[in-house]
Amino acid sequence: MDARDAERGAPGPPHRPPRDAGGPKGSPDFAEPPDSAATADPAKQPDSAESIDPAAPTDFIRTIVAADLREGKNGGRVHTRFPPEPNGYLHIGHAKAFSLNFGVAEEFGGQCNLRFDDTNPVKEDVEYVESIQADIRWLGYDWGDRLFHASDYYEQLYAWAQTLIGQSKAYVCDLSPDDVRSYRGTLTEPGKNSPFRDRSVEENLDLFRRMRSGEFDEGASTLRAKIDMSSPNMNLRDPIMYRIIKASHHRTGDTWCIYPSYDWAHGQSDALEGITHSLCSQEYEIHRPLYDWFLDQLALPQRPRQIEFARLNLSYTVMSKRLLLQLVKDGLVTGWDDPRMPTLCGMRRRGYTPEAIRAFMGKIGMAKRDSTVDLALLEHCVREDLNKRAPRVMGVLRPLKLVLDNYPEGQVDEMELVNNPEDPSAGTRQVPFSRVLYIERDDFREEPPKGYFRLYPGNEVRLRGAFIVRCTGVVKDATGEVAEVHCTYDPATRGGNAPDGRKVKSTIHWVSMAHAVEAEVRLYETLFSVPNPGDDEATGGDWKSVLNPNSLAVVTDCKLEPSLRDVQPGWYCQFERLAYFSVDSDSAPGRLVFNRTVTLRDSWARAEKKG
RNA sequence: UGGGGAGUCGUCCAGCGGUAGGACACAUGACUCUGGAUCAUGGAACCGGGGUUCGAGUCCCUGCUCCCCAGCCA
Repeated sequence: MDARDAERGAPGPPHRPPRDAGGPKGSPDFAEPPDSAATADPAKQPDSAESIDPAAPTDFIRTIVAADLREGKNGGRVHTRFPPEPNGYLHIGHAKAFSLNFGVAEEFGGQCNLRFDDTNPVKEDVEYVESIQADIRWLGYDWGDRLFHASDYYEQLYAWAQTLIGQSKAYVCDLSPDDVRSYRGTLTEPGKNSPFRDRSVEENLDLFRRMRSGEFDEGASTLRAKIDMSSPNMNLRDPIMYRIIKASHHRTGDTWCIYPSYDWAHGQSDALEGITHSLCSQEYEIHRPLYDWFLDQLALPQRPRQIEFARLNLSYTVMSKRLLLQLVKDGLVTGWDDPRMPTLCGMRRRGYTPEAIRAFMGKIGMAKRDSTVDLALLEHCVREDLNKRAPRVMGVLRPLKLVLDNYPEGQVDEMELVNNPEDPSAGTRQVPFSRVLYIERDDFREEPPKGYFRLYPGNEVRLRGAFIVRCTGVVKDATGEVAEVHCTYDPATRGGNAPDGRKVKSTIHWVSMAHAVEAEVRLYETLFSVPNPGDDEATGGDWKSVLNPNSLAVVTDCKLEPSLRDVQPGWYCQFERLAYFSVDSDSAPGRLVFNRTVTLRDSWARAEKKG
C-alpha cells in the first residue's frame, strides 16, 4: 500500500505544483501523484500498478512452464524476456505480451529481462527506446538491472556466424534482392539453390569479413544459412542471417554495416541471456523450426523454449504499428499519445489507469486462437477501477443558466459534498452555492419526453448536495432558445433531504455561476466507426475511410466547481453523472483542459434512444 | 493447390471421457441524493458429417471455415 493512502480524507480535491515535463516527446510526467499538505487527495492516484496482485491466472503457457518446472528442466529456473523493437510506441497489444512475460516470471519466482531487439537501424530510434521503458514501468513492471539489447551481442553473433560458415552451414550469397526472391520459389513450388551456395569455407570467411568491413554496397550480398531450398517451410529456404545496411545505429553508431536478421539474432540472444521460455506471438510459430535449428548448430548448453500465443486485437481500433505510425505521420491524430490511440502513452494521457489495464489483461485470457476483444471490456475495467477511487466533482459541460428566484441575491452558501460515495475515507469538501447556477442543458426539457424525470416546468429535482428546486418557467432568447430556467428552492431541504420525506426522482449537478472555473473538455469516441477497421474486407481496403469523424469533440466554456481551479495534468476525477475525466497535458495555469476517459453507463440515454 | 496454426454463448476465456461454466455485452427487476455504483434474475454456444464408447466439446476418420508464411522487417 502507498503511504499516500494515509492522507485520504481531507476535504477538497487534490492539487499539485506545476512541474517540468518528464516523459518522452515532452509529454507530461504523469508519474507524480497530486500532493499538497493542505488538500490531500481524496483518492489515491498512484503512479504505477506495483501494488496490483491479481489472482494467478492459469493458461496453456503457465501450464507448460509449471510442467517444465515439475520435470526439473532448466535447473528449476524460469527466465523470460520482453523483446520489443524500438521502432514505435508500445500499445495495449504489447501490454499483453509483456504482462505475460513479466507475470510468468514473477509467478514462478523467476526473472524477466527487457531486451531491445534493435537489429534494424533504419527503423529504430532512441525516442522509442525511452518511451518503451516508461510505458512498461508505468504498468508496474521492473526489469531490475537486466536491460539488454540485441546490439550488445553483435560481436558474439558475428563470431557464431563464422562458426556456421566453418561448418559449411552458412554462405555469402551475391544474389540481388530480386534474385533471392525468385530463387526462393513460392508457397507451392520449391526454391532453387543459389549459385553461390557451394563456395568454400575460406572464400565465405573472407567475403563475410569484407562484408563487415564495408567493402560491398547495400544489397550486394548477404550471409545465408544453408538449410533447404525445397523446404515447405519458407523460413528454412536458406534464410538470411546478415544483410548490409549502411546506416548508423542508435547504439552502435557506425561500427557495423552488416546487421543480423531477427531470426539469427533472436534465439541466440535468448540463449545468451539464459532465457528458459521465449514467449512470443503466433506469427513466429512457423519460425520455431529455424529458431531451433540455429540453436542446434551452435550446440549451446542453454536451450530456450519458444511458445506462441495469439496477439491481442481490440474492436474499433487497429493494433498494427504500421497503421499507427501512419495515423501519426498523416496528422490524423495529434501524436503517439493522442488519447484516442491504443498506445499505452495515449491511454495514460486519456486517464486510463495502470491498474485498469492490468485488470483487463487478467480478464482477456491467453490462448492461441485469433480473437478480437470487445472494447467494452476494457472500458468496464477502467470504470471499475475509477469508480473505487476517482473523486467526484461537479462540472457542467453544456451550461444552462438556472435562477433561483426566491434565493437571496448575493448570498453564498457553502454546501458539503461527499468526495466519493464508494469510499467514505475520501471525505467531503465545500462547494459554494448561490442564486444563479449552471446546470446541464440535457437536464432540462421544456417538453419532457416520456420517462424523463429531470427538470421541466412544474417538476421538482434535487440539486446534488444542495436543495430541492421546482421549475417555475423559462426565459427565451431572440431565437426562441431557452436562455434561462427559473426555479424556486425549498429552504427546508438544505443538503438535499426533504424533511417531509417527499421523493424527487432526479438529482442533477450544478455549478455556481459566480464561482465557476472555465475549462475545455475533450470528448472522445472510438477512432474508427467500425468494429474491425483492420479488416480489409470490412473497409474495402481503405482503413482511413472508416475513421470516426466524431472521435474527438472539443467542448469549450465548460463550467466546473471552483475546487478544480488548480488541478494538474494527470489528475483524474468523475464529473458526476457524466464520465471520468483526467486533466490533459495541454493544460496550463488558468487554462484547464480535460479528457473524457470513459463515460458512465447511461441507462437513460439508452432508453431514450430506444424510444 | 506446400507448410504451420486455430474453430465453445454476441465477444473473450474455461472445460482435458461423466449435468457445458465465468466475465463482458444484452434484457428484466430491486435499491439509490450520480438514470452512476451495487444486488438479483434471464436469454444466449460446442463448425458440419460419420465413427468409438454406457456416455464425446473432449478420442478417431472426414469435410468445411478462418489466420499466418513467398522482406536483405520484427
